[in-house]
Amino acid sequence: MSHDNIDLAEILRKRGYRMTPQRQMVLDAVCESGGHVAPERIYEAVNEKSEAVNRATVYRILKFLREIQLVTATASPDGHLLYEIASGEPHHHLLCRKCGADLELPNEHFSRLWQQLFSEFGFRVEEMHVTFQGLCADCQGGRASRR
Amino acid sequence: MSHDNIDLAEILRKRGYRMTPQRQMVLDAVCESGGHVAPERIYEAVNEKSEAVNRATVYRILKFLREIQLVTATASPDGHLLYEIASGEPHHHLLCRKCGADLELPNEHFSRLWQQLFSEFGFRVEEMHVTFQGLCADCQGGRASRR
DNA sequence: ATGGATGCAAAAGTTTTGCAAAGAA
DNA sequence: TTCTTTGCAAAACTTTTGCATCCAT
Repeated sequence: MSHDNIDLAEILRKRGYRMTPQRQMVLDAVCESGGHVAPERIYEAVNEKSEAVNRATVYRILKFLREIQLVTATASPDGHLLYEIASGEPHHHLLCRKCGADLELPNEHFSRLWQQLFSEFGFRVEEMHVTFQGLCADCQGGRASRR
Repeated sequence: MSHDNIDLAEILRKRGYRMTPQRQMVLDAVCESGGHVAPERIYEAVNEKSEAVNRATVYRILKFLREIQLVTATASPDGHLLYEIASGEPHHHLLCRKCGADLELPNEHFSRLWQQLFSEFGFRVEEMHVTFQGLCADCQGGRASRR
C-alpha cells in the first residue's frame, strides 16, 4: 500500500476537513487497487470490504479527494475517469487499439516535457497521466482497419 | 473547413463503407466546430443544420468515424470524449484548474516524444491529444487548495 | 452543539442496443 | 436486389442532487 494511513486524518483536519470511515475506506481502496481505477470498481471494493457505503458517497468522496489532490484522475480513451493515489509514481500507457496490449511507459519520458512546460509557459502540471492510443509493434503489419 | 468533402465518399467506398447524408453532416459538423467537440454538441449542430438525425445515429457515426480514423477522440479531464477531425494539426491543452485558463500547446513539444515512443517501443501513436491539468503561472501564488 | 458528511431515493445525463424500415451500391 | 445504415424506443450505465439524518470535531 502506497499511502500512510496514520497521516491522512491529520492532513484532512489541517485543511479543515473531517476524516470519516468512508473516506478512509475509499482511500484504502484507491491505494490497494494499484492505480487507474474506475469509480464503480472502488465502490465495489469498499462495499465488499466492510459495511455498506452508498454509491453517491463514493463518487462524492472521489471528487473531493481529487480536489484536495490526495488522488489524481485521468480520463481513459473511452472517456471515463480513472482514479489513482496522488503519491504514486506517475506513469503512462501505450494502448494498442487492435490487440489491446497495454505497455507501461515510465514517467522519465515526460519529465523533460514537464520541465519544459514550466520554463516556457510557467505552467505547473499536476495531472499528466495519459494513455496514448495507437498500434503496437506487432499489430502494425496487419493494417487494423483496412479490409 | 479542413476536410475535403469531395473525397470523403470515395474514401468510405474504397474501404467498403457507404456515404450517407448523416455521415456527411456529422463530418461537416466535426470540421466546422474546430476541434474538441462533445457528441451532444455535434448532435445539436447536425439537427440544427438540416433534417432531423437521430441521436443514436450520431453516436454510432462518431464511433465509426473514429474507428476508421477519419476523426480522433480525446477524453477531457472530466471524463468525456471530445471529437476532432483527424486531419487537423495536433495540439494539446494546458488547463488551469483554478482560473480555467486554457493555454494551447503546439504539437512540436510532442513530436520528439512521438519519435521516441516509436524507436524505443515500436509503438505508433495515433491519438495523443491530451489536456494537462495544473496551475498556470498567474494562479501559482494563490495556493489554490490551501486555506 | 454545530456544521460538515452521509444515506437514500430520485433525477439527470450519456451512451448503447435490438429490430424493423429505409436506402446506398 | 442486397446488405449496410438509420430511426425509434427502450434500456443500460454513470454521475449528480436535495434533503433529512448522522456523526466528527
